[in-house]
Amino acid sequence: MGKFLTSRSEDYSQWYNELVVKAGLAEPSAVRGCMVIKPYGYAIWEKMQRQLDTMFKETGHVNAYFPLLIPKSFFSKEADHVEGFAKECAVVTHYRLKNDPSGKGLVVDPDAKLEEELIIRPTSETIIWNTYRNWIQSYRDLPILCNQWANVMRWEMRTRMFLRTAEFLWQEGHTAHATATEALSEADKMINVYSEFAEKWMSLPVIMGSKTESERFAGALETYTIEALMQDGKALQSGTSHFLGQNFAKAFDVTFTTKEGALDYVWATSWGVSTRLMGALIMAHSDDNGLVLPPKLAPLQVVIVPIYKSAEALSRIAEKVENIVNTLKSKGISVKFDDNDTQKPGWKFAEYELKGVPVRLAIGERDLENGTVEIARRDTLTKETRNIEGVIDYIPQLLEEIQTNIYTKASDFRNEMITKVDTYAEFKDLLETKKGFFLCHWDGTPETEALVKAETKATIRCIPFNMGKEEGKCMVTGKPSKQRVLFAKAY
RNA sequence: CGAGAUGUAGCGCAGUUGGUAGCGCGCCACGUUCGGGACGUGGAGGCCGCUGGUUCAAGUCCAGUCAUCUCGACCA
Repeated sequence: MGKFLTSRSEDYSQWYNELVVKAGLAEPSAVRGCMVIKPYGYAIWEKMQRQLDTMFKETGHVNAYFPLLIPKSFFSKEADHVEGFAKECAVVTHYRLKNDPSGKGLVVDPDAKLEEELIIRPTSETIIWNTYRNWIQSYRDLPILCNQWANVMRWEMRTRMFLRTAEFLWQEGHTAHATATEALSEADKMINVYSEFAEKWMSLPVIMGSKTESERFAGALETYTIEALMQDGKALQSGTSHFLGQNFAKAFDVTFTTKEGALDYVWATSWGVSTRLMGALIMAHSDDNGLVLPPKLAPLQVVIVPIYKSAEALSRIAEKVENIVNTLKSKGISVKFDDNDTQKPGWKFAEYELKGVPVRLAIGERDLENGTVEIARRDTLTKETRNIEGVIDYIPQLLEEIQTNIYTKASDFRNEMITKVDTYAEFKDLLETKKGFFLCHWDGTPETEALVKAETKATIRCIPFNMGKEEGKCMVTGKPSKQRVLFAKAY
């Protein structure tokens, strides 16, 4: 156990990094702060993408694509937005290289300086709103419900694979509406889409809520979030949906004529999830043997490992297995019969566990005689021997059970890690000893929020939607509070 | 940008008071194995981050430099 990985309890960061690399998900790249997403990691991301995309289409959205480079002047138009992103932008200043006059390699050609610098998008609000201006004249042009799948770049000081990289992949939805109510309901709709995706597909329980003013997106009037809990007791913001009001419409002068003939600014939302979800998936479910993938997102759902001594035995096993493989495939389950002769069974068992394959079948000569097969579950690491006849019907049902079980496990852990706390002293203590989420009363001021952050590093993750109202007193100042808010240390 | 640490084989590391470059994993070949990362024997693989200095002699000492990591600051 844990022979090939650092144990989670020893050093969580090291365990995470090793797991990402050894499971073949990603690796650090030559460029500072960037990573290479390897085929296996990308295969998982593709499954996420496909499902999210389906859900976006079902809620009436369409895909489009906007440019990578944004003129610097666009950025300065929305004041909060500038402040939020200016410090982490990569900037294109030149468009040409030339041979170094001294004969050593290439240099930037000083003659090829751009008149206006171009920003590599850290997010696309500005360029999209500059475009929307031309698309919108009348209420008949609304709503616009666009999404784009893209890469963005934020020059972060400190990076971590999948959780915070300089360049990352994501989707960003940008919508324009005639009324505030409609825009708000769009923002609300999309955070619910994310929540459903996290819970049903990633088996990841999340807490939905609003961000406080100081944690809000730069330029938003309201930010909704889904917050998940990782196994080390830290929170991870896993998706956001913003109500942007008329801020961007005003900054980019996007107006429309209403039904009544008046001129008004349009109302906006934006929402996004990124490859950070991969980090969430890894940190929420994995164990010391490696990844644990929910079947719905596993690139490979079932692997069959033959155990044999002779080529003749292998061909008898292959013959027996052929029908199982074909039938499962016809049911839409991804199956691999690993008859690779260069690795031994024990090696394969460990390898597929590391990669998180939900179900493993092992068939040896012993099974051929008995008409059985050994079925191993990744989530529980248990094995059972079953009659081979029933396997085809059993597997789909088992995959569903695993999907649910992974969710239940994560959910039980998460619930256990939510603590209601009423005094600041107890909060500080449990933050160090127990970790996890804390439901506390807060007086609603940014000052108190900042104080807690400075003293404990914990932040208000969200003001939960579904946790009920409850009168109380702020744990720090004792001032009145209408509802408990969710505190945690976060990634 | 502040504080600390580390650069030696593909990866992880050892290398004592300066004296012929080492170990584990991985890789290659052959044999025995194959129901939880097998074992044996043999083999390949090095600009000791880079530059300069001290010395008969530097992976080791000194100076400089570059890079990486950790902790701050930063962070949807």
